[in-house]
Amino acid sequence: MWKFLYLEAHSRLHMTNPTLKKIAETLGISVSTVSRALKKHPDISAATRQKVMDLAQALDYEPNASAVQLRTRNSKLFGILVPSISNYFYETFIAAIEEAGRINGYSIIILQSGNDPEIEQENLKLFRQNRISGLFACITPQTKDLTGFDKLRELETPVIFFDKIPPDQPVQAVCLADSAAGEMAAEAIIRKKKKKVLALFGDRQLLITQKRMQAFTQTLTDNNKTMTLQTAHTCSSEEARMLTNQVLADKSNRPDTIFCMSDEILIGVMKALQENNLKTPSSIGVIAISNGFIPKLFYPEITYVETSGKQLGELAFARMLQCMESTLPPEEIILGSRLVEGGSL
Amino acid sequence: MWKFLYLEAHSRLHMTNPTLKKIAETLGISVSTVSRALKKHPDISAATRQKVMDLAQALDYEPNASAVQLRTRNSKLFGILVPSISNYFYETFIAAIEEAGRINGYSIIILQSGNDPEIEQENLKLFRQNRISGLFACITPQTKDLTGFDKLRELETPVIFFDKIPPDQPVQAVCLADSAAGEMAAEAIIRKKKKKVLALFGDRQLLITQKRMQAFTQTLTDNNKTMTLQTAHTCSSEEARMLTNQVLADKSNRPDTIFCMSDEILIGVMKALQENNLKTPSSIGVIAISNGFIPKLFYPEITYVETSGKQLGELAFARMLQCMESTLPPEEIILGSRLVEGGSL
DNA sequence: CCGCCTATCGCAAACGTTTGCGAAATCCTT
DNA sequence: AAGGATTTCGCAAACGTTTGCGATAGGCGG
Repeated sequence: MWKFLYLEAHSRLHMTNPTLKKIAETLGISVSTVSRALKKHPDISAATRQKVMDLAQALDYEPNASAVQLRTRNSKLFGILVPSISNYFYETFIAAIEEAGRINGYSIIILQSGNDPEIEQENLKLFRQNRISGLFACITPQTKDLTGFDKLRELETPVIFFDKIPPDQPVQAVCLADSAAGEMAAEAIIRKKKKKVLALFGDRQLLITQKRMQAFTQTLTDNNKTMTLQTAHTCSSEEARMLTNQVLADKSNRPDTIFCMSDEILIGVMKALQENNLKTPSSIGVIAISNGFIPKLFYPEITYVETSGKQLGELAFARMLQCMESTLPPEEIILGSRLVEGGSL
Repeated sequence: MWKFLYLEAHSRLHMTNPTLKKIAETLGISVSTVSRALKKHPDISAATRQKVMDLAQALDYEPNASAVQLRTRNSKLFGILVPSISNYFYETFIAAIEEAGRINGYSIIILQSGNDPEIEQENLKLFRQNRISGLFACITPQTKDLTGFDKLRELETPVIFFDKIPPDQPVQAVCLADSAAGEMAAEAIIRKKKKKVLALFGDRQLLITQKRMQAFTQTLTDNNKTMTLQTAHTCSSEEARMLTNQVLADKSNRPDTIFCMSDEILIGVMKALQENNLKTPSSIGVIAISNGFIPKLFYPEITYVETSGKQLGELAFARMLQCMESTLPPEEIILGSRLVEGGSL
């Protein structure tokens, strides 16, 4: 009797959280029938299905994702691993994945490594514990140890690398057409018949820098003999600003064009130009490789070769779906880029 | 005998995914002992604990989050609901939550509404299904129906609103000192003894606009009788740019200062200034309310009243932890702001 | 040697869902 | 009307973990 009372109180207390069992009990049918009714299994008659769905509706029933996940071994969860969320490129990538995911019934868990390989490992652990169905990963430049990713693959979880991909190992990856982008920028400069180019690149350790630089300088020097090219590496906006100022100081020998490999560099360069009261394109030409946000902040807008995080996200998501329905051989898919004329060159 | 063989094969097949049961079987002990050993329960002897932990390590055992969640009713998951991820303010907010969350053992699920109340409802449903432990929410301007949030609260899931908060209802919320920020901007302008101010505000429907505008205009008109103030509303960068251009067209009657309520407006204004070849602060003064990213893109950097997404995120997270350990009465916590001198005023 | 206490461990239920299989009831066929 | 086919549903196991409680063993003092 006491137990009965307790159970009554208990179930009343948790009536806030309806389950299949509660629905089954109040309707006097079995749990399995309720489950089947809710997913329109043909075994269930229209009458009972209606009764079940009505009550479920009234009770605000929501299936417990953990229970479903535990039973079906499908978490309907994607993971995204990035160095940082606060970055216009990653943002747009993430936004694209989130949207495509939601449409396909997936939620996404986002973790940021802060470019720290140790935190990266921690994050991978969390992903494994949550049994994510797939991972989109952008590794840190220092990442050497890929065991964390391998463990995921042992759980048959597809991993798709993007932007920065691990060297010396065949993996599923989507990335930007770095070489083609460098080439396109160089070609645009050639078309404008520029004579004296300052080209600024990022960390020379990164593969992305090497590719863009190689293609850019190659294209420029191949097609034009009379052009002078000066290159430099900077690792931050501030560094790019100072370096540009330094170059501009020699007024008798100023470049007529500046090429910026990334948004970060572009920001520094533009500050330096404003500082020296130089206007584009009349006083000096500017062209960048960018996602498109920063270039549109200036007047005239900066001409840039587009590297779209949104498109890359869409591509990655499509690839993920493919990988989930059949195991594909490692492949590196490259997203093409295009020139967006802004008026600064 | 057949069953025995089948079980053998079966367990070998899934050896990739170690569980408590597998560890228990190979060690010849019970599941509960393994479970307790792994969490250093005092009931378990040091010897067995060591054996268990060694094997778990060797097998790369990772507890199944769904199972834990199902049993403990604690998902260790936070939800974040924002209109869009691609926004410098939300980004920094999210980044702060993610970091604090990771440190405290929480993962975060991010969903974006795209300012669509319908998608917002969908997202809330996903959050409920995943039984998140808490939600950080920034509602859409059109959100009238709060039942989705109420359902969460019925599940005893704390909801903390930020930035945009639902009107006419007491809720847990953290938000920026909108009035104070407007006031500070006005005071800065007064100190500089400006005479003719153009003030641009956003969508007048939004509470945030009303508060900032009220405080700004109030402060300005109260403290200075000789000043002329012109206000306008714009809903996009492009609109702000065109409007500024329009005002600047009358060269004989140009304002000496422009106040921008948001980053979006600031972007448009700065483009217009560049278009008209006006420099700050010599030709015209500019001051904004901003998160700090955009103002630092220009030279000289724009003077702004800071509204830090990072700090707001940290505040929200702290509040969340409080709400989880004891139910607190609805309260709206306000984060102070400060003036960052850039040199544009 | 007996009883009690402590250290160490196992049993079993529970969390909420899915699903193969069998059972009952109803239907149709000849 | 008898038999089989079909419709409609319930039983029970399973997913992997946590935890209250009981069980066993050895320890101790008396």
